[in-house]
Amino acid sequence: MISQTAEYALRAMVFLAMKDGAATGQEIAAVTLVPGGYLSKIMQQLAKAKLVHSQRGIGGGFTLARQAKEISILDIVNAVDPIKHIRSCPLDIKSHGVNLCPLHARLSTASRQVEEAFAKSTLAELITESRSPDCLSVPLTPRALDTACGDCSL
Amino acid sequence: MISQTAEYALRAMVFLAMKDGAATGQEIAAVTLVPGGYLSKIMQQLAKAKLVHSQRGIGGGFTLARQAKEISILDIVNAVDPIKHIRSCPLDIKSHGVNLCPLHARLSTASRQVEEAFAKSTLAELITESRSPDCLSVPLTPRALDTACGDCSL
DNA sequence: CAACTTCTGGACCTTTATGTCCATAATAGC
DNA sequence: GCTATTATGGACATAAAGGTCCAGAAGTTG
Repeated sequence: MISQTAEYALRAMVFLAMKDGAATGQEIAAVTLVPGGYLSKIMQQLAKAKLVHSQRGIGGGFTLARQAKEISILDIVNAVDPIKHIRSCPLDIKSHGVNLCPLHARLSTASRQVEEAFAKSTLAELITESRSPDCLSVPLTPRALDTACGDCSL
Repeated sequence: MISQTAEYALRAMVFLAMKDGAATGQEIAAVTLVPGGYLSKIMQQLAKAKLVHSQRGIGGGFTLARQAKEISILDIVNAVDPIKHIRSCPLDIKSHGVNLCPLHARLSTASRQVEEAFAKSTLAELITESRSPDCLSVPLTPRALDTACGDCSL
């Protein structure tokens, strides 16, 4: 559905949205269970896409560059793993495989629906809409690993 | 959206659905512009999934194992590149990252929508529903590469 | 300035997806 | 049985995604 990289980016952004102030790469990696070295690459991409602001030195780290309600899932996914659209039949120039058009029309429709759904969800919604109150009250630290959440079954 | 492999499998199946009798691997590869050697692997997967029947020797090749109206896009995609569902928060056992649940709920919803759309489209629909009559009348041979189809813009 | 923290960016490695090649097995026609 | 045809399956090659590591730049504190 989405790449591992996009999944990681989303986790990091959700975490940032829930956190007051800056979070260091190490902190984000620990909480979101993303490999630290790899996360740093992803954060760089998010910074280049102007979704987060980065600050070096003590007290530094990453913060959202905009309000959580102004950042959609689609923004995040596109920053690290751009959704590519089918613009013409992939069967070479003269489209001999023109007979495949109805097929690609379906695929295109499906991907546009996903895109639309992603565009409609903001970070703000994701952190507000907790279906299981216990879940959100879990402290945002690696230690919380010990805390079970029976409702987390999606 | 879907893997290259799934794209290739769909092209091959659409071609088979349009063709009377068996088509050899070479023929399918030429028309669908899929690398021959790679296509043979994919056809093997489709055969194992009982979506096509294979026959060796002269006059042999591949044929649909069921009627075109009984084969959905989802059947084909699942045969070569199974859609994996999110069943629980991917943040390890005790779901410390429980705060990500709303996120994964969205992702899960999106993938289920795609799955549903794919399940509803059959091969029969794909080959009937030609929005551009000219397209479907194009001969199903590599030579047709020379035939342009202006309506093929998806 | 010195020491410490944190991001940056490049080199490199591993795994997975994609793609190639060929010997072999099954089938049909003669 | 012989030959031509066609799928099968394994070995191998290449490309892309995912992941690791570390030197160095930029920032903070004292």
